[in-house]
Amino acid sequence: MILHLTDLSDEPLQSQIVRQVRANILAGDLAPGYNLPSIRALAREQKVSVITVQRAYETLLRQELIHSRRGKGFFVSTISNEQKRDIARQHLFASLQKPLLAALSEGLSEENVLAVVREIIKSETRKAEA
Amino acid sequence: MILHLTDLSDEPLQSQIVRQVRANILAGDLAPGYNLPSIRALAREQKVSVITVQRAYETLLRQELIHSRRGKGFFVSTISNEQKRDIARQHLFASLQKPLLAALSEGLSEENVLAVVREIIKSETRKAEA
DNA sequence: CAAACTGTATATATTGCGTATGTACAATAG
DNA sequence: CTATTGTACATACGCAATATATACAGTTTG
Repeated sequence: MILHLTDLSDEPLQSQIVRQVRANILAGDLAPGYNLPSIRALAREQKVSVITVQRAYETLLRQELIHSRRGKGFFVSTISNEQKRDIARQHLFASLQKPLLAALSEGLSEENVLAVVREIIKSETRKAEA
Repeated sequence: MILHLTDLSDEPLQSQIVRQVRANILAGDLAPGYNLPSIRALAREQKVSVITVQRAYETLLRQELIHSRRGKGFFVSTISNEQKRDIARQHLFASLQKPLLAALSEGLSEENVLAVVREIIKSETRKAEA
């Protein structure tokens, strides 16, 4: 598992860990049962505090994306591809609700909004191809 | 101008003021030149601190949606409908970039994403009709 | 002019979050 | 037993968001 952490970003380290591990799990890059690095090993490797990693793993635990066994480590939970897609959809739904409501109340039409969404997706998929 | 402020929300008071005034201006409900309530009057009316209102107005000033004249008050800036739509589009673009990138990296397809967007818009326009 | 309103500037206090440190305890692997 | 794992707690520091109070500067109104 490869993580890219930076404190140049305004995004907290914990949040970066959660976001990247989460994406790896939901996209299927980390199979169910995969043994995640221990909080101490990851902290050492990424040069962050043990607590920072622990808080990140706690968040993933609450979301039931991983589970832990005392003395053994953290492991990716067993989730079907359908469940993964539903989780990602619900996550997206929650994160888009306020911005979309704001855009509508600022006078944008449904077509305006969809155009912006398509524009962002196009630019992102171009990046991914490169 | 009608504002609905609540401290039950997790959204800061300043932010609520900015968001609502901003929406009123961009949607055309507040015409250019409109004389906004003074910071003291609005603070009294909404039972919030004068500074809270001042900070909110400062944000709107920085975004050039309003301007001020010492001793006279705050006024809605002169902006064309085209400019308003562009501002709203740019605002939406900025607020959607991270969530959409996250969704794609979590394995959702463009169609998955557009479906979620349409779903939210439909539920919101239904509310607005009621 | 004088009073009552405007916006502006500054200093200060409080709160909460992110982050970090240290210590101790519990379970597993070798 | 020893080393490693996860877990729990108390503590502390920095920083940004938030809020309060006070004083200063320009405009309107009577």
